[in-house]
Amino acid sequence: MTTSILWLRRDLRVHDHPALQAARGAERMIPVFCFDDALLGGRHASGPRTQFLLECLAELDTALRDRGSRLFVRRGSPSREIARLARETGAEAVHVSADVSPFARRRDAAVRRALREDGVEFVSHPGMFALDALEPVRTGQGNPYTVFTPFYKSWLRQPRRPTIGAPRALPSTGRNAPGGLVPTLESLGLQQEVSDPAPGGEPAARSVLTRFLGGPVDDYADEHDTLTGRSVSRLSPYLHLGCISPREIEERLGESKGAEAFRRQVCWRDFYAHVLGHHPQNARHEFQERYRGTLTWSRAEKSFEAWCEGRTGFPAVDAGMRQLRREGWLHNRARLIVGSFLTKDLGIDWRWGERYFMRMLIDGDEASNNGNWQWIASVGVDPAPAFQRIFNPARQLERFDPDGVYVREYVPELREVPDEYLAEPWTMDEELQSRCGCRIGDDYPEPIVDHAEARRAALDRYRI
DNA sequence: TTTTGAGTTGTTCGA
DNA sequence: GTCGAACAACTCAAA
Repeated sequence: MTTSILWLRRDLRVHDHPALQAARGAERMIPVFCFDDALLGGRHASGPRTQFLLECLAELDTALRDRGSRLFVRRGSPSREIARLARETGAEAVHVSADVSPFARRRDAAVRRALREDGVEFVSHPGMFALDALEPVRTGQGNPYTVFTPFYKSWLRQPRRPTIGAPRALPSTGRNAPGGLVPTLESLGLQQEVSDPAPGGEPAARSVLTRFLGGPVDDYADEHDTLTGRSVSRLSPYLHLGCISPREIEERLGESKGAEAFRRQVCWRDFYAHVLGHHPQNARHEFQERYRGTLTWSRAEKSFEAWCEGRTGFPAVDAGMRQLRREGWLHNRARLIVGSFLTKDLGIDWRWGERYFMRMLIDGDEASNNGNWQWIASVGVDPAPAFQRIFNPARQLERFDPDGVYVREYVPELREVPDEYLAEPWTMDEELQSRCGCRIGDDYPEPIVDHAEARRAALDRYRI
């Protein structure tokens, strides 16, 4: 009797799953998810994301039961729990989808060591990325990439593994195999902090993809920056936990103009995983050496709170931050607007924003989040002068929410404000403010900074 | 993947 | 009908 363990982490699906495909070659297979205390209580702990995870696990359990298996749940340190499960079940091998983040690699190295002592094999498989390629993608000089466009060109040319369908049946888990139930959020000591999150799970992921491919993708090339998000995919939370395989997305995308533009965004996810995988110190430090310890960051707690709570007085920023608190998700363009505002207008450390995003975002991914924050703070890879990444919040709204639909959705105080004042409501005269029920400083905050002044100050800070 | 300011040209409107 | 101020629309270079 052969027994395998399928240790699931961020690959919570049954379609296109190379590790599952390998593990199901055994006569018995134990699919297990381990709640890692280091993740539940660490600096990246998140109620919204964990709630989403619990839904994904429940859906995965259903999919496994439909195929004659079930999900096992453990809690504790993986190097102890996975090794213990291997002993309890007499497994010869543990199969995983390889992750490249610094945390994941440390964790997996520890588990591999613990298993080796018991003679259990630890087998890594692709599946997390469109191109699972920490090593194969290299510049002509043999170095990892630090600029997106050449990475993208090389990435497009690399061969891809074929996708795998969902198995119809899975090996039994054995009669007496041990394992707990999916816990509740409360029992994990966390709280759901967003009111209107996307539903978790592989079936939801597949229907979100189908909806996107059935229409929005056609406008993606021209419309993906529109803040209302009509033509974006909203797949990021599902990609983060692997409810859908990036390879399958790629394959189903096809070749249209919208598909090309979207494929480019899928590549950003691989790119930032590549970057963090090769530069684990980016998790805490600026990639650009000249900005390491040389930029003086503001520690204005009050301003930071105003930013978190969406009361900066800038509608573009406040709409974004309120969407984040409502949905645990934010349009990419909005992430850039609020990120530029925090780091450039308020001069607050990008790490504060990074941490807050990781707490609130359902799709919070260490590599992508870190990469994007370093990008907007002008301290990361893919460099561009700082002045190219200072966004004017009013100008951004005029371009990407011209009819004010986005702002009015998330900042109801501004609903009656006429379009032409929506980006800068403080320019309304007193009479107009009263007439549209939005007195500045009373119904809606005064702007907490002067953008033109803040911009000049930011340019000075970066001139080193 | 941006913003701002200067310079130019064109339009409107009242004297 | 003419003139000039004021302003809008646009291009371009620099940060």
